[in-house]
Amino acid sequence: MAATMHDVARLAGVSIKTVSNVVNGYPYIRETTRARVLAAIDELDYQLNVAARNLRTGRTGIIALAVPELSLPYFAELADSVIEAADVQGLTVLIEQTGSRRERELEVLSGARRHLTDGLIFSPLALGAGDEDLLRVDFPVVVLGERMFPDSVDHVTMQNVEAARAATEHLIALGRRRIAVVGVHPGEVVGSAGLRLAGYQEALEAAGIPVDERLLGEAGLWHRATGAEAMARLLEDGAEPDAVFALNDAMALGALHELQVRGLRVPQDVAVIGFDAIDEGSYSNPSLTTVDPGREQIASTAVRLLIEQMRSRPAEHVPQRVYADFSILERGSTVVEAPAVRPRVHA
Amino acid sequence: MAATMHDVARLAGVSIKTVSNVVNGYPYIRETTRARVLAAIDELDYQLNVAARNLRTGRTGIIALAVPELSLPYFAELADSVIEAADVQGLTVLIEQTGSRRERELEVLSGARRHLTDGLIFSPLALGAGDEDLLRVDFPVVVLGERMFPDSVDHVTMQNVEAARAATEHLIALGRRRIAVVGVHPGEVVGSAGLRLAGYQEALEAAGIPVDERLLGEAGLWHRATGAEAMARLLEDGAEPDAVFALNDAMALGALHELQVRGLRVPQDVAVIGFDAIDEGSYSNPSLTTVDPGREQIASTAVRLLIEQMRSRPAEHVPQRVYADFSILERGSTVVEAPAVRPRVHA
DNA sequence: TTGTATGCGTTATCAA
DNA sequence: TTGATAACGCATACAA
Repeated sequence: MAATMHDVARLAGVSIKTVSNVVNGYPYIRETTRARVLAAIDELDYQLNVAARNLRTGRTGIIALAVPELSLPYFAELADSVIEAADVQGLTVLIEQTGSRRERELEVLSGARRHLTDGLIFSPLALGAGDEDLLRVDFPVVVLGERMFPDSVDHVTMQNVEAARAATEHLIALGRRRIAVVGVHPGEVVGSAGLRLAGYQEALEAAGIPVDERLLGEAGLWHRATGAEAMARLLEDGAEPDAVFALNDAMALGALHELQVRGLRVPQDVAVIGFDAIDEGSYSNPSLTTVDPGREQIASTAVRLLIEQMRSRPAEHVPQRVYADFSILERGSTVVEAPAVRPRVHA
Repeated sequence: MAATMHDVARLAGVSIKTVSNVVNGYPYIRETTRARVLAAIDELDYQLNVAARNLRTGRTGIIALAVPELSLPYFAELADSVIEAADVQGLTVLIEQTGSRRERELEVLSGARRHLTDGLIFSPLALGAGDEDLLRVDFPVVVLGERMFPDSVDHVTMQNVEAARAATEHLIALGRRRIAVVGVHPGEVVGSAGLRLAGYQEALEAAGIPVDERLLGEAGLWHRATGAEAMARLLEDGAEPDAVFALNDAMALGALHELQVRGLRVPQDVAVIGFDAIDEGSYSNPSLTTVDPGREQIASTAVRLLIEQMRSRPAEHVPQRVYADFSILERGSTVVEAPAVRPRVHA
């Protein structure tokens, strides 16, 4: 049987309260007492029962992170960053996969695990405009992304419009004029797809290039497969793009694959830029030019804001909105890389 | 304030025990009673306090999954599969990233979160031969992989030797003779690196090809970057490989990248095969031939074994060892793909 | 500086 | 089929 505080107290010849004080780092304890308690803890191999503490304090030391799926590299890398940032603060992360399904996103918010976690970092996809009220929950929440009502809750978000504009401008500066977009969600305004498309349109407009509807490739889910499919459709419909702005890297890599399977050269025939800066893009062939949206900054900021909420009383919490810095990483899918360093090893 | 069972009981005019019975699906309840309780639960928006249940039952409904890092796509996809498999069983997954650090792997086993989780699915990297005793813990554990002492604990593992042998044989069947390995851990016997290398050696031996030490490329961590580096070293040291067996896909993709940067054609000059069947390999250029080690099967089996342990008394539990099925996925990095389906869109 | 006593919300025992 | 009541292990108000 696992030892309890009582056992430790008995062995150390003190009260349970003293053991509790030692365990929780209460400062006013005589050194000799503390030493005796610590010795007893060691002797009994005592471990605090977290469940009991939770029941008593209402805190668990666990925060939830809700993402669409870990199979999407961006979210896997985001989860990695959040776990590390939380670990620094002594928090553990419970990951909820919503599969982008509205029903599961609602479940996360309804707080089925409310008693299990102290707060939630939420990256919604299915919820959107019109769902603002759902976010008025009575536990700490930080939203990643821009879909939700601005004033009621903390947001940490990318500079979607500005970054997308910069990405498009990068392509324009290379002389491209028929720039396709992969991953469009028709009619969407407030989500990542809508905002990034807006940035694209801004850039074209500023350059005096008309928007050609045929260059807008839809893709609901942002996977490699859907990127490849959208690219295939664009090519088969005769859109004749000389560049592609994929709204995330996974789709960009799918598009890159599709282009090359069809014998098109990247970047000579078609330049490709993505969005997210996942590690995978550094090693594709050619490597992928992309927007680095500041993932680590987003993760650490989200954890920080969540902790602030957890510590303050709900009434006195002022919702914040933080934008992460972004940058363009120029790589081989838009700029021709230097030729091979040395001749081929084989004849 | 959140409602408790007491509140529900009072509103429904029953005892708290009856509410508990309803919540837990106890069958012998009069229908009218059950209906009244359910109505009260609905009315009060009651949600079970998991912490209290945990304290009472000692169960949390959470299982831990310890992996090196989610940034490695194989582990991200594995985590995805485990979460889904656990969800089906009503379990939630807490992910621990060990970063392949021995110290953190020990922490996981020492059970700092023992009271928080009902069991552990553990994918060790740093621990290995000689650490068998560490696994004799008093909570349910399922180990993924082969590093540990066979008899004491449940294992779910890939057929590392056989699959690696099949991968190598695939290359040999293509007429390759100078087959490099990327990701070797010198001296290791019992881990994935050692076993897969053994499979490689078996295949060479069976084909009468001598093992050339210069073709064995070391890489401690199995990342894209280390794969690229190992590949670069092999090429620069004049090993002159005509094929590469990377011990996982991430390294294979790094190697693929490195080869192409250096102007080598894949598969014509050098064929490449990986191990893991991560989604990324379907979309690389060329797409990656790889070993599919049965990830989903591994995940669901691990969850099943863990649940069996959780339900049985430790004494009566017979440790099992399950091998997942594997298969070779032939793709463009070893077999020349069909030429472009249609001519280039651009002149 | 340390001890005593109480209750967090649930489940389990036993009786009715 | 249902109810009363005692734990589960800890933190904390209050006392000493």
